[in-house]
Amino acid sequence: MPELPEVETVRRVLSEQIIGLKIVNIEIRYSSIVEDDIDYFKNNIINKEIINISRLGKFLIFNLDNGNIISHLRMEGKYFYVPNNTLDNKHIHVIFYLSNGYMLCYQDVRKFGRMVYKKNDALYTTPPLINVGFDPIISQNVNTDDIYNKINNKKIEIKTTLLDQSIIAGLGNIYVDEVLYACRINPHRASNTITIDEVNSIITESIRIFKLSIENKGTTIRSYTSSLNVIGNYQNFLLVHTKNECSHCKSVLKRDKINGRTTYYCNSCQR
DNA sequence: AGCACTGTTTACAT
DNA sequence: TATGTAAACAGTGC
Repeated sequence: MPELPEVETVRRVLSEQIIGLKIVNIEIRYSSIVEDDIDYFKNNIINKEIINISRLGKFLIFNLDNGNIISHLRMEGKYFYVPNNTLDNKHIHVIFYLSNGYMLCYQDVRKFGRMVYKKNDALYTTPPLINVGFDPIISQNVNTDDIYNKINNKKIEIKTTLLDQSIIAGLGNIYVDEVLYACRINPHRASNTITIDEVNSIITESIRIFKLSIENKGTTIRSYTSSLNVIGNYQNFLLVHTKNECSHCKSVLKRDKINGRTTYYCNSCQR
């Protein structure tokens, strides 16, 4: 489901709800969600306090008092914070019971989401986080040359390259379309034809669009409610994705498959 | 009924 | 190594 702004929205809402609480028990109903040995996962987490919730790219990170849970929601993962025994359905696969009588339920219709436990010293120095590239919201200084070199090294279409989380982190199918539209770059362009000025533009627009979307609590389309029942509002700001007409030149937008993903763009404005 | 589609990532084949 | 395809899974819509 979520891209960077949606994960950030989840992080912010959950931060208000569960920081300071202790995890007193864990129920794992579908073990493939957890990448660790189940006992290892449980033993390292039970009786630990949630001291902070952070994020890198599309990864949500629960910082415990002695380690971390890294959680990726993939397509449909959602968290619900509710009193014990007030919510249940067949798509809830992991339940964290908290010290105040509430539970944090992980619901995932398609079961694509994953969680893994990492000790502090391994958090950013091992997969998956070691492979996460520039986060447009978190990173303070941009190494534009590095990003340019990584993009310029590839011959595949620029949209596919921007979905590669090891270069710029957080872009998914919706926001890639929005960023490329804002930059007037055709998503079919070969990555090695993208200029340094265009890379600068991609970075600038990613930051601007992500910030604006986060202010609006992300995008809610198709998945009735977003995570946590928070309804995002950024779908009202989308300029190309799901649209029929170019807001700039009024021509009919193209809708192609790129890398298997539906891609919206304007063939006259985006070169 | 059957197929296409879905805000993601990765294992595998070439 | 780089790139393209299929698979992980379940639901919705035509």
